[in-house]
Amino acid sequence: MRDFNKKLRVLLIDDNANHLRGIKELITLETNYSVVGATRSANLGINLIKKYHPDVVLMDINMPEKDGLQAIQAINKMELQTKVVVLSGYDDADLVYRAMKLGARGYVLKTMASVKLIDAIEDVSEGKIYLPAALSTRFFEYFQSSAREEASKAEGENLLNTLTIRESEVLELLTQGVNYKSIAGTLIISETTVKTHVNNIFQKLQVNDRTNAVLYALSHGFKPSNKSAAMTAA
Amino acid sequence: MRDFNKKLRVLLIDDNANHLRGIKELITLETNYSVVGATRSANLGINLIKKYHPDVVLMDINMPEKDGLQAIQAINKMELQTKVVVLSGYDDADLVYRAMKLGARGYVLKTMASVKLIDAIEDVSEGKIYLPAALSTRFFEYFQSSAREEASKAEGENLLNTLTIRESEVLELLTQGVNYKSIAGTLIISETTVKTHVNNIFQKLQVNDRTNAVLYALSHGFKPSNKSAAMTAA
DNA sequence: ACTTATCTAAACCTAAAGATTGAGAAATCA
DNA sequence: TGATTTCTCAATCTTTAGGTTTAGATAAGT
Repeated sequence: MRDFNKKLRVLLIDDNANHLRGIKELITLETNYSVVGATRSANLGINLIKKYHPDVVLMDINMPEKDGLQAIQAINKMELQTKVVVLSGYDDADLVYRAMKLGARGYVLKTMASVKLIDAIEDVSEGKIYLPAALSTRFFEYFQSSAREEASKAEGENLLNTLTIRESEVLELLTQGVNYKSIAGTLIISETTVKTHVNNIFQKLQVNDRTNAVLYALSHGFKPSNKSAAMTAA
Repeated sequence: MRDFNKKLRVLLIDDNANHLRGIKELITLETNYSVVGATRSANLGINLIKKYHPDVVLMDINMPEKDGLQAIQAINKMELQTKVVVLSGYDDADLVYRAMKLGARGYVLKTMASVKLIDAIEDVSEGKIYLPAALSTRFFEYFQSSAREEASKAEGENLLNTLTIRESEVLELLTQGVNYKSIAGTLIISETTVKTHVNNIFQKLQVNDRTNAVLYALSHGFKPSNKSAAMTAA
C-alpha cells in the first residue's frame, strides 16, 4: 500500500495561521514526510490538491462553519488517492459522523497528543481508517441510533401488512407513478379491476388518493414482495 | 461504567457445540468473568437473556443463516444494558456493516487470537465499541460508499434547482399529499394559481402528474427551502 | 426605458382519478 | 358442504387533476 522509498506528501488546511505553522513544523520534523502546501482557505486548498495530488490532507474543521465538510466532499469527488484526515477541536458525535460519511479517513482532536496526528497520517496513508476509540464509540452510537429510527418506521402496526398479494403488486406500480391504464396493461387485467384494487388499498391504508398511498408506502418501508419484472412503465 | 467488584456476566450463543465448549473454557479461565449461560440456539439465547440480563452476549454468526442478525436486533429491542459481541468466521464488509447497524457493540473474527476476544468483552462492557482495525476500515469503506450513492442522487443536473421559490413551496405541499384546494388555502392564493404553478412544476421536472413529481422530488433530495410551518394538511 | 422573470388569476376543456354498488369465479378454510 | 377471501369485471357517477391560453401586476436586471 505504501512505498517507503518516497516521502509522504502532505497538504495542510487550517484557518488559524498559528496552528498552521505549528503543524507544519511538527510534520516536517518527520523525516519521511514533506509538506507540499499549507493554506488557510478551504477553496484554495482544493485548488492545491488538484495541482499537487498530495497523499494526505490535514484539514481543520471549525464547528460553526460548514466549509470544511463541503471541502471533504469536494476532495473525494475528485476521485484522487488523496486521503483526508480531519483535525478538529470538537468531538461532537454529529460532526464526526458527517465527516466520516463525507469521506474522511481519519479524525483527530486538537487536544490529543501530537504523536496521534502522526499515527493518523501513517495509518490513513496505508489505507486504514484512523478513529480514536472514544470517537469511534460516539460514531457508532450515533450510527446505530440513526439506524434504529429508520427501522422503527418499517415496524409498528404496519397497514401494509393487511394488503393482499395482488394489492401489493398494484401498490408497487403506484409507487412507480404508473396510471390505471398502464397498471391494467402490466398486470393484464381490466382497468376497472385496477380501480377496485386501488380503492381497497386506499381503505386499508386509510388514505384518499394515490399520492398519499405512495407516501405511506415509502415511509413505511414498503418492499415489493414478489418476483415481478418491475420494468419502467410509461 | 464498570464495577470491578462484580464479575462480568457473559452469555454464549454458538450453534457449534465444540466452539461453545472452547469459548466457555476460555472465558471461565478469566477470574472476573462468569458464564451465566451457553446455548446453541439463537431463540433460546434470547430467552436466557430475558431471564439473566447478562452484561455481554457473545454471539456466533454464520453467514448463510440470517438468524444471528435478527437475534442482535431482537436483543437491542429489549432495551437492556446487554452488549452484543459478534463472533464470526466472516470478515465480509456487508456482514460487519449490518451487524453494527443492528446494534452489535463488538465484532471479533474466529481467526483472531483468543486474547482479542477477552479484549472485546472488556472494552464493550466499559461502553466502548470494539472493532479491529481491518474490520473498521472495511466498515467505513462500505459506509462511505453507501453514503456516496445517496449523495449522488441529490446531485447531478437537478431539475429541482430550476424551480422558483413559490414553485418549491407548492412542491413541498405536493410531497405532503395535499390537494389543490388545501394548497390554495395554505398559501392564500387561488386554486387556479396553484394549478398554474403545478403545471410549471410538471414541465420543469418533466413529469405529467403529481405522483411522479413527488417521486422525483423525494428521489432527488428535495428539501423545503423556506421557513414555512409545514403543518399536516387534510 | 425595455426586457425578462415571477406571481397572480380566469375561463375552458379533456382526461383521469376516485366512490359506490353489484356480482361472478376460484381458491381456501372451517 | 358452507362460509370466507381474493380476484375479477361492469356500470355509473362525482370530483379532482391536468392542459392550454391569455393576461394583469410587480420586481429585477440591462
